[in-house]
Amino acid sequence: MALMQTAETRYSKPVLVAVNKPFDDEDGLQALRSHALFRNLRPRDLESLIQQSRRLRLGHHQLLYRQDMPAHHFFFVISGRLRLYRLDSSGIDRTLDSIAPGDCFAEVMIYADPPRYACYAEALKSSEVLMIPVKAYRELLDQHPEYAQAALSHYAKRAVTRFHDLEIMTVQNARDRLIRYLIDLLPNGTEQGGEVELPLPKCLVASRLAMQPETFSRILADLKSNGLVRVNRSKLFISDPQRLIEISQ
Amino acid sequence: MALMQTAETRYSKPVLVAVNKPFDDEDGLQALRSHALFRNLRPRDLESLIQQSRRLRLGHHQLLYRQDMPAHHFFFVISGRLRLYRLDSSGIDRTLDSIAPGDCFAEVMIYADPPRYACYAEALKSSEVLMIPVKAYRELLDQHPEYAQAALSHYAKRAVTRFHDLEIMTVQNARDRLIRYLIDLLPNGTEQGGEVELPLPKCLVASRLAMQPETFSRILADLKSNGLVRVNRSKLFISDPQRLIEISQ
DNA sequence: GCTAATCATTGAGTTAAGTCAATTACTCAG
DNA sequence: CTGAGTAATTGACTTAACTCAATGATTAGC
Repeated sequence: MALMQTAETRYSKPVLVAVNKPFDDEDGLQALRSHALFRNLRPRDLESLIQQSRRLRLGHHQLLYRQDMPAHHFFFVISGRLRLYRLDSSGIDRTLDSIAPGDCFAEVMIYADPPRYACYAEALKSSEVLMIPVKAYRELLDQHPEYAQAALSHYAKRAVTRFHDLEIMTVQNARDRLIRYLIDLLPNGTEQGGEVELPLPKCLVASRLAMQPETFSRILADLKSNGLVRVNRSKLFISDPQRLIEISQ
Repeated sequence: MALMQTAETRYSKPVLVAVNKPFDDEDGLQALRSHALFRNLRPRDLESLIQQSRRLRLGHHQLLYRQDMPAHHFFFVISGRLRLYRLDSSGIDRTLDSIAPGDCFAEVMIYADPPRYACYAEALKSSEVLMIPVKAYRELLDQHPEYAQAALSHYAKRAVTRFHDLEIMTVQNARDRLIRYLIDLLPNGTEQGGEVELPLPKCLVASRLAMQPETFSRILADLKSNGLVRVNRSKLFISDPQRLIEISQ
């Protein structure tokens, strides 16, 4: 608990206190309108939902919510990037996911019982999120059951992704976990190579993959020296994914 | 691929060929009626769904479906036990979940796109499952959107569970992963002790926790010699969960 | 109830990955 | 632009976990 305090006191600003700026401008809205959870809503319903939401600005490393806090809102990322993590009893910080602009998170709370956040959420850099009341979205779905289809489809996708994440973590050695992770980041599948940007700082990718930063660094250095990846800060270029897969056995 | 063949040829019987026995008896139905996905269905809708389903008997180690197979059905376990696993390119078998009677699995396929199984499913012992056409359930939801609520709630729970599973796997050392796993199996929370039955053979629990069977065995022997657990075949008695949590740091 | 097969345990030796420590490279605020 | 603070890398060393191998224990099928 003492360590947990330490980890939290690094965030100077209060948690979940909205900058009460109305969401009246258009930037960021386009992505919201095309998100699976919202694109089928009738314009007036979407407007109403937005009216009940608040835009929130988060500074670098600012905490949005804490694990086990009652969950009254879920979130849509307008800009920036966030990460989801948990702290265990000894204060170890374990990254579970990173969220990019255009994505929703904690949306599972709309139907969770009890509605408590399952992890911490913090901004990785200065970010903006839309803070949507769970109650408002639920009421919308209760009034218009036909909207549920989109939500179900979204939830199904989410479950498949999590299942896939779990699979990577059952890979026993660190090198192969990292390779699998990189392959999954590739936009165009495994056929052709491509450039990949790490969605997290390297030390947090390491945490996400259950290894030490030093191990991450050494494995990447090794892949680099074998010509399997080219590294430029957080951008990696993978020329031959097939070869990468072959060596991961 | 050759190794994958080897792994598969151990299953003598064909995959997904229903024993065409109508589901006309009552045993197993009670659990189905009380499952979150079905308990709110009107009796005639549930009956219709059952009419379109088939009861399937699976022998020990019998394969139900393969990873990447088109998914036309999802399943409810009437009796026995199954496991979900994946095979990677080198033929390594990685267990991701075990399913008990009263549970559904592959239900996420109702809304998946494309509808392909994300893993293999096999019976751990002789089992019976109800094989429910995805199409039938979807049509039911399309006709009666009010049913979607239950599905959403179920999917939300599923997502939270997977998230939690993922968290365990980011624990870096094998001992602490095993301890976390055992704690989560405890029925009455961490306050009081209790007996826990491993839902999988030990070698598959090891696979689920990304460690070797030998490592699993050694860790358990160590916990046993420190009086933290008493082991009786697949049943473990944990007298003091708090102490177990304390040493896992 | 017996036998074969699988599962579980234990030991010995090896390797992968963690730890600690020092250095270098970034990043961001002023 | 500059310096403080954080992140990344690298080296040396240690330890946890894997591998291989042999032996018991259980289980499934006859």
